Amino acid sequence: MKCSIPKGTRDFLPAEMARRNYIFDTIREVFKTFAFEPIETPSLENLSTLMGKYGEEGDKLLFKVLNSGDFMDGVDFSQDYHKVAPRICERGLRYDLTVPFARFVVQHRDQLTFPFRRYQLQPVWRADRPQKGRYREFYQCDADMIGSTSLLNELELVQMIDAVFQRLGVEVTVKINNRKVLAGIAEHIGAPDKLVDITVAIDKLDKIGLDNVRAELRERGLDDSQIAALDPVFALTGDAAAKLSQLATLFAGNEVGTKGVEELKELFGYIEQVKPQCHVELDLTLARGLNYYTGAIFEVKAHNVSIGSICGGGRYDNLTGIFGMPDVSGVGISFGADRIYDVLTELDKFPANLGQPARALFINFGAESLPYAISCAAKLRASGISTLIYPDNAKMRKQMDYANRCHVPFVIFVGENEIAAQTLTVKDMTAGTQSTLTLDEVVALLKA
RNA sequence: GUGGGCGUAGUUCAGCUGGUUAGAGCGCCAGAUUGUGGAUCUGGAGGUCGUGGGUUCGAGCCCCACCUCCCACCCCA
Repeated sequence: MKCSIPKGTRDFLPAEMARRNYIFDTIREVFKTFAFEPIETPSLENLSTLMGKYGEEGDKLLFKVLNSGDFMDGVDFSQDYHKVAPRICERGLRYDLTVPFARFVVQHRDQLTFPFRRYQLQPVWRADRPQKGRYREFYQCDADMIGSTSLLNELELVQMIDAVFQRLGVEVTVKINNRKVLAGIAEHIGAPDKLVDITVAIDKLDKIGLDNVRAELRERGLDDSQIAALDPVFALTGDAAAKLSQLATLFAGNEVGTKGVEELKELFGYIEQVKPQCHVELDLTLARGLNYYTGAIFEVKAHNVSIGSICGGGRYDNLTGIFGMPDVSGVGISFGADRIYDVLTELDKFPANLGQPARALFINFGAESLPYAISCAAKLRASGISTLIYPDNAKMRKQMDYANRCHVPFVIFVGENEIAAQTLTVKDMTAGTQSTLTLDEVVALLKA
């Protein structure tokens, strides 16, 4: 029989799990340091919760789950599939952690204390075509604060990004923009309804170049004068502060734009004070696809690795409004654990000796010596030392080889001699040295 | 949804313009070596050549379809 797993999904071997947990542990630690609390939500959500939150493209990428039972009962299959789908699929796999979180907040508002900070490390699913750094099932590590509009929250997100990647030893650039500035630009050129088209096109600037962006804008229905009106935006120069003051002038009388510039000024002012180690830059071409962002938006790129963004986020002013709880603003970020894994692999930044299942292996000398080995092993385990007894009375060579291959640092011999003397012979597998000790001495040695 | 590439032993790969019995390294098993490992040597097992059709006297190799994985576009973590 031939077996396999669905496209875009993966099994994780113990060695990979050790490295993955290193990433999760690092992120979790930072989240805890910033006083976030963990929650979990189900893999399945009602499709009505998910649909329409991620834009047209997002709806297409949602995994929909067929109803149980006779899903065909009373459904008119002659209609367009767009109409049929919601009738036969009432549930779907979550696409991200932010929208389910908004649902969670609305549903449990009576049990939460605002401003509420939660973190969540769980898989999400997208029916995307897999390729490098892109999976159909992958883990997001989200931290969100909801119920506060303070830009201090945005600052803390930057600090958390800085802390995580500093601990992981990865150099990154945090790109920051603000949807209000993008809205201001759209308004500035007299095309406020074309905000999405403008952002999508501008987002490609460093990829396809200015001329192609102009062409794309034309395709998306902007006229030449509107496109020309964007020139001052492309012409901005200098550091964040300089660009922002130029923008402020450009946005005179433009309410949204001005608000966006003010927010960015405040945020960059805070960032200047905390002096993060990572690079932080204002990137006016940063758009981010997710529809629900309304304020600050973030994206993190690793240096020297060509993979998409490894972390992203932003502020959403009214995500809970869709679920009947208006005027609650939130802001959060999402670390892409799987891409971070790929980055650490490519940069060779994983610590050595991550996966050591056992600290000690007892060589199996057969039935006569087993009772002594079992009781010694029990005592080591009681002392918190991960211990293994080789299950079969196999050849020494095979048992030693097993220890090597599993990277077990200490091998313990308990045969006739040891039993008679009530001792253990411990071999240090890396140094090749060995000594005969009492149980207490072995515990002390292995705990070191 | 669109375009490109790959698929041969457990694994990494070789396999000539189509030719008779499909190879190698690593791994695995046994032995040299029944209380001391990573080395070496000897022997052995292991293949529906992704699947199905076609061309041919003859297909791992050529043609078609499908599947898989990978890469790129779109979009995104």
